[in-house]
Amino acid sequence: MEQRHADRIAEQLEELVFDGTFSDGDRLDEVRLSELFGVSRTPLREAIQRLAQSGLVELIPRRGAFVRQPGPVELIEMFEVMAELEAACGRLAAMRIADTALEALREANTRCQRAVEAGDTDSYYAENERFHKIIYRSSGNAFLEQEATKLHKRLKPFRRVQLRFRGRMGQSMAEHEAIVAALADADADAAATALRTHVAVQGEKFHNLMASLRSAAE
Amino acid sequence: MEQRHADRIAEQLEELVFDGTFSDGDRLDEVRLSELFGVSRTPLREAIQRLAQSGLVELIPRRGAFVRQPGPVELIEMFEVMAELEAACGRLAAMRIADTALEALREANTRCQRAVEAGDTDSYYAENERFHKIIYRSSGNAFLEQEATKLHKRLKPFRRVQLRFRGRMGQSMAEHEAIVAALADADADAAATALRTHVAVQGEKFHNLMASLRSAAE
DNA sequence: CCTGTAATTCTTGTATACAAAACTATTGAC
DNA sequence: GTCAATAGTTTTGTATACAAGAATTACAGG
Repeated sequence: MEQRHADRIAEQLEELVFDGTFSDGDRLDEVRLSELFGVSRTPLREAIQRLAQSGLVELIPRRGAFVRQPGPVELIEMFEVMAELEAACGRLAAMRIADTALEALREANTRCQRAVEAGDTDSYYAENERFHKIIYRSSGNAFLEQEATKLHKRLKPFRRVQLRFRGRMGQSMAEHEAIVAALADADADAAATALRTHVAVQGEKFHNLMASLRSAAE
Repeated sequence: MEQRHADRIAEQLEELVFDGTFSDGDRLDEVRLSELFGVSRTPLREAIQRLAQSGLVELIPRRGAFVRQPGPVELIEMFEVMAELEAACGRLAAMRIADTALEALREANTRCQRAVEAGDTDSYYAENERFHKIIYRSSGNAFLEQEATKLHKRLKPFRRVQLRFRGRMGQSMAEHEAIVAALADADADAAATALRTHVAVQGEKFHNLMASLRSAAE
C-alpha cells in the first residue's frame, strides 16, 4: 500500500526529533534531508510544515526550520497539563467507564505489578502505558482521548526521567490501585485527584516560584 | 514587512473555514484557491498541511483536502475539554494569580456587567473573552495558556450558540462573580469547579448517554 | 591584527513541469 | 434503458527550475 512521501517523512522526521538525533536549535537542512530520504525538497517541506504546527520545530522565515526541544520550565508545564488532562479523563471515566474496561484496567495493573517484581522495566512501561490509555478511552470523549494521547506521546522521551525523579515504581503501583478503586466507586473527584497527583512531578513548588516571578515581572 | 505566502494563506484559509465559507465535506481545490490567492500551488499545499495538522481539514491521499467541521457529538466533546482546561487554569491560577491580574479580572467583569445592562452583546463577548484570557494567563503555565487559547479560538464560532442554549447572560455573570471570589480566596477546588460548570454545556446528560452507548458497543 | 564592506556561495521560498492516480463521459453490449 | 468498459480529462503528488534573501568569505582600510 503506497503511502504519500510527505506522510512517511513527517513520521520519520518526528521520530528523529523525539529520539534525540536532532538537538535543540539544530537546523533541518532541506537538501541534506531530501537526499537522506531520497525525495525532492517539495514533500520534505510539506512534512516540516506539519512538525511546525505541532510545535516540534520553529519556522523562521528565510532562515529555516529549527528543532525546538522543550526546556526544563516548558517540560514542567507540559507535565502539569498532562496531569490535568489525565485528571479530566479520570473524572469523566468515573461516570462512564464500562465494567469490561474496569476489568482490563485491573489486568493491566496486575501485569504491571508482575513487571515490577521481575524488575522488567520495559514491560512495566508497556503495561503502564496500556493502563493510562484505557483511562483515556474510558473518558468517553474521543477528542479528550486524542489530546491526551498526543501529549502523552510528546512526553514519552522524558517519562523515564520523571520516574527516576519520583523515586521507585512501587509508589506508582500503589497510586494505580487508588485510581482503580476510585473509578470502581464512581468517585469522580477521587479519581481526578488520584490521577493528577500520580502524574504530577515533584518540582511543583519550584514551578510555583518560577511562575509567580514571571507574572510579577509583567 | 514581507511575510511568507504560505503563512498568509494558512491564516486566510483558516478564516475561510471558521467563518463558514467552506461547509463540511467541501474539497479545497488547489488550482482554484491558488488562483484566488494569486500564488502557485506550492505555498498553498504547505498551508493545507498545517490546517490538516490542526484538524480543520482531512487529507485523503490522491483525493484532496476536505474541510472537517465538527459534528454535534464532537462539539460537545470539545466543549467538555474546554471546560476541563478552564478548570485546570482556575485551579492553578488560584495558587498563582497576581493581585494586579485579580484587579484586571474584576474590571473586565464590571465592563461585562455594563455590556449586559446595555444589551451590547458584541462588547459582552469581547469582555468575556478578556476575562477568560486573563485566567489562562494567570495559570502561570504558558503551555496550558497556549492550549486553552487554541481550543477557545476553535470553538469561537459556536460560542454564541452555546450561550443561547444556556439561557440568559445574567447567569453567566453570576458565575463570573463566583469565579473571581474563589480565585481571591485562593480556593483551588472552588475555582476549578466554578469554571468547569461555567463552561460546561447543558447537553451533558445527553453526552453521558451517547458515551455509554459507544463504550458498550466495543 | 582587527574591522567594515563587497562579492560569492548557500539556502529558502515560489513557480513551473511532469507522472500517476482518480474522476468523467462516451461508447458499446445486452 | 441499464450497465460496463474504456478513452479522455482533471487533480493530486513529486521533481526540477528559478528568484531573492541570508550567511560566508575575501579583501581593503585602519
